[in-house]
Amino acid sequence: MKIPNPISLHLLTISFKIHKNHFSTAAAAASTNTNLTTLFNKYFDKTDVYSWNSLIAELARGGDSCESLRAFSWMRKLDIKPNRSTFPCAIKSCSALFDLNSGEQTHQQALVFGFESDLFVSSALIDMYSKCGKLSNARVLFDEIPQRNIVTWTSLITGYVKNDDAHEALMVFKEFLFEKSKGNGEEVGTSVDSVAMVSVLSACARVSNKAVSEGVHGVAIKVGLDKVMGVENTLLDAYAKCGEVSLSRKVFDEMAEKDVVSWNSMIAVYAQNGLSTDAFELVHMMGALRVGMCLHDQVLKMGYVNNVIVATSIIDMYCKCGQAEMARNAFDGMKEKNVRSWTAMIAGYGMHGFAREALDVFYKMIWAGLVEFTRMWSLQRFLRGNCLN
DNA sequence: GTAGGGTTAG
Repeated sequence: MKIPNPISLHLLTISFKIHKNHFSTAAAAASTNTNLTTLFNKYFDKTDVYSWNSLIAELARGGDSCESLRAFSWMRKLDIKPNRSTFPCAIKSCSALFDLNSGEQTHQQALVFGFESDLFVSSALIDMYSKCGKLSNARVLFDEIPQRNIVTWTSLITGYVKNDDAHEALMVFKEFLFEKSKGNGEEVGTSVDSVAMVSVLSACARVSNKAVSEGVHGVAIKVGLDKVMGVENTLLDAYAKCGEVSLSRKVFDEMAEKDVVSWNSMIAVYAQNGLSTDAFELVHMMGALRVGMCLHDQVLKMGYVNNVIVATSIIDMYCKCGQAEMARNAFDGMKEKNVRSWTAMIAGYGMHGFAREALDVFYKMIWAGLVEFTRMWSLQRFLRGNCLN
């Protein structure tokens, strides 16, 4: 029996992923993909291009680029005609392997089947050539595209950064902004997005010029991407590479959410600038957060989360560990709040420069009729002193 | 139906 596609293949891969979680060794992971291919053989219609696309894509996503390319050539041997969705994944596997030979061959095939002008295909090709060190080929392809989108621009910008020419990367971004300002109205797919922003900021980090970094930061604010975690992480690094450690810390403190990249970056900034005390302080805070999260977990399991005092302590803990977002989630989840809970949340926001959010909670607190006048005035003073200047 | 680009440290 052959399973219809592609939902079943997705179900199959999901079950593999669950299965895969039971193993931790590389060998087990490798055999999982081999099984994927084996089961594909057994259950899927090998005359159907969609089956092949799904297989090639799943293998590429799972990081098995070699298998993905083997699937592509196997498909070609069976004389299955590829479509526009076949190429991006196959090309992506070539760039992941830095395999210029296969990349050129796949490019050739894309030309034969007339998909070279497809934006998905050309983005993947630009990326492949620049990852294989053939930036001039990437540039030629880019210049030939009549209507570019943000992904093609980003592919080229990243290409220059990866080939140690951050200046040219910034020039391309400037060109992008210029092209964008020329066009009347919004073209589809040409707005700068967070991936583009990250790429450009990584170029800023390399040229290490404060004014340039601030300029790009300004663009991020203008388009409303400055509060995206990935953007903040890269911005933090860019300021650090300009020697602006305190600006890095400001970005770090004002992050509502921090991931392992944020923590590692900030600690590394301190370490590399000889500020070991600050570095240790952050390591300590990171450890405290870890313990705090474990305790939060226990509190949830034991059902103590509905206790106002416990829940308020959790909010306070998250705020002091720089996790405003987690604090807010805990705060919003509280069944009942007392003045102390509100105060903890407001103070937490105030501490990290979230003036707007702090005031918002403050007004809601007044609205809820929970405020005592003595606290109200002290809070106002607190807010003025901490974040309204 | 399936598809493309990104960040830290070592």
